[in-house]
Amino acid sequence: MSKSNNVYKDAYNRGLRLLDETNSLPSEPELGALLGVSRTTIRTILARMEETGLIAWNKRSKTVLRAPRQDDFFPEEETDTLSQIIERSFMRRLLAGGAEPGMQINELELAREIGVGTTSVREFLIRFSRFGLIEKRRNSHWVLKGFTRAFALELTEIREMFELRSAAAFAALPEDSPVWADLDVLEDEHRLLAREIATRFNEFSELDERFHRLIHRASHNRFIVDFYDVIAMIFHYHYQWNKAQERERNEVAVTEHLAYIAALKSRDLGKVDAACRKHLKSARHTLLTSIPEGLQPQRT
Amino acid sequence: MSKSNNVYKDAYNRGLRLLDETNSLPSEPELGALLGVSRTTIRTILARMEETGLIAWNKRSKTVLRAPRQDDFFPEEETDTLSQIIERSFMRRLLAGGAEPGMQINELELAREIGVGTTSVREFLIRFSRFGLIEKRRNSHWVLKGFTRAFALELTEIREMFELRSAAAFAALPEDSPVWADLDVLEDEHRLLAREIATRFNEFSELDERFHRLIHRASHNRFIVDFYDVIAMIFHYHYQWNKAQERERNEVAVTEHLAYIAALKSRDLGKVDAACRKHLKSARHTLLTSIPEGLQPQRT
DNA sequence: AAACTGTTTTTTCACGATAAAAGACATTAA
DNA sequence: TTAATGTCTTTTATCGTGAAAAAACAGTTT
Repeated sequence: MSKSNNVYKDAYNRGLRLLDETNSLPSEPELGALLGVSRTTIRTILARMEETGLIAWNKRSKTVLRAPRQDDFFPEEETDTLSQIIERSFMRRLLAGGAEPGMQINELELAREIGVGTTSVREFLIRFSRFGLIEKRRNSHWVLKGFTRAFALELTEIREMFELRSAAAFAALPEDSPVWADLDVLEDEHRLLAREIATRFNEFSELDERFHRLIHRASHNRFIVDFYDVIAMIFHYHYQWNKAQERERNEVAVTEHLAYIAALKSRDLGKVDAACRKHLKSARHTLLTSIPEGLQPQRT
Repeated sequence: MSKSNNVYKDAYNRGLRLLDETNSLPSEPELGALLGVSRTTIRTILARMEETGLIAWNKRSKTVLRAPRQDDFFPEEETDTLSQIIERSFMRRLLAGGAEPGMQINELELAREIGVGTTSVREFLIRFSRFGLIEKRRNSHWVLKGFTRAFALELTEIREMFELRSAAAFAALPEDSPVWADLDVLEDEHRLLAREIATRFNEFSELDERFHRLIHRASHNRFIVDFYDVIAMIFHYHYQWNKAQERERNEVAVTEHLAYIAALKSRDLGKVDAACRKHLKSARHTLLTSIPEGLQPQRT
């Protein structure tokens, strides 16, 4: 088992959805662009679609023969990247308790437990290290720094610095910048969600990320933009872990976002600053209350 | 050639220097702590020292027999880490021109050129990616974003944000904090260097890094502290590359540092802010003038 | 001749294997 | 009985290898 063909399987599944819409598929390069994979993978997909009687394929003609059934799809879990699988296992371990700060992380053990090679685990840990939760001892093990109160405070400090600056940059953007249209779209989505918050509150986190990323992008600074990856990652797992008062929290956040959006549209820097600060403050509060342990003083 | 024994060789070389100072070496665990390696490596070192007649080794007694000669040392180049070797090759390529932004980076080609396995190159690129100079296309090549003017501006923007905040935090530190002693030491070193700047100007960059790292540490924020790695890396290679007016530049910087230190010691936040701003401004100017190309507007 | 399909080559991704280095355990000396 | 040395085990760092996926090249079709 050298390399799983999850790219193919995932693209195949997405490709199946195209069959519903048309009765003849476009050219190979076009399909490749559509599904974000190479022609090689597209041809493998087409070959299977032909085999399973979904399409008739002859050179340029790719006629749809029947609609895809449920069992045509590859199972969801086979479409994940190895690094996604490792990340999930790792985070589960980390959040499932018993993960004390200072604990050692063993590459070999992790690899065996997850059932993957050590190289993939190593690469994951290196990539993951930029989140500031783990640290490497040269020629030796990794050390878990832990999802502590100190971590949350350091994270939010940077977040607030970056977002205030990005928001100010956003508000200063010229009238004809395309971001204003993007903001309008997001505003509508917020309105819609606000109206149906009782049932759709769990859709907020995705909207939240898109909104903040839009703002951060206005900074035109790769370090600021990239830092949002850290925030997004933490919030992603934090929300999965802590479902307490999810509805209320999200309801408040949507309202704050709408006020924030209004402030941005007003282009009044004072208002923007105030709205941004208010939202960030409650975001910080939410994050902090989800960390059980008491405040640990940090040493250098 | 599975893994080079550079840890052993480097520790051996450093171990040789100990022989000059004493006529009998301490215990194995003590040596390990001293050289920062495990006992396993210490024992390999001691074995070789015995073999080459440098010491007489019998259990606890490790008597020095003769002073080390030049040819007892392992050659410098054999003591480097693989990742150091790869980094150097990569940066040489990157700075030696012909490295246009947008260019593809080929793992296999790099590995072959440097004469190492692809795994090491991959791991290096993943680690290096946090510097914001390269970016990965999933399942495909890396893209060079380039050491452009935009990069320098984005880097300095964050640097200034972080350092102003750290400097303020530093000045607010209590009287009895040990950092004030560290600062005094650094101040003396600056004074000494200032006096002999004509001959020792090339020693500045090392002092510069220690000074700024001390200040950043006062932020007590891992993201701020870690970000200095990006700055240090850029300055390291930038200084190697651009030797124009090195003496003058460093002379100015030393003076600015001394003013900055004085401001910190005054604990007057206004003065600290002014001194910090002034130094950062000239640091930015130095960096920007070393980038040849014209300003390229950045797109999102 | 532009855009497609068919075929071949190259590169990325992931694994198992192995030497270097770290770490753990057992034994011995002070 | 503490702290060292001697020995054995485990883990990390790195490579070569092979399948998946991308990319390049060549040949067709419209």
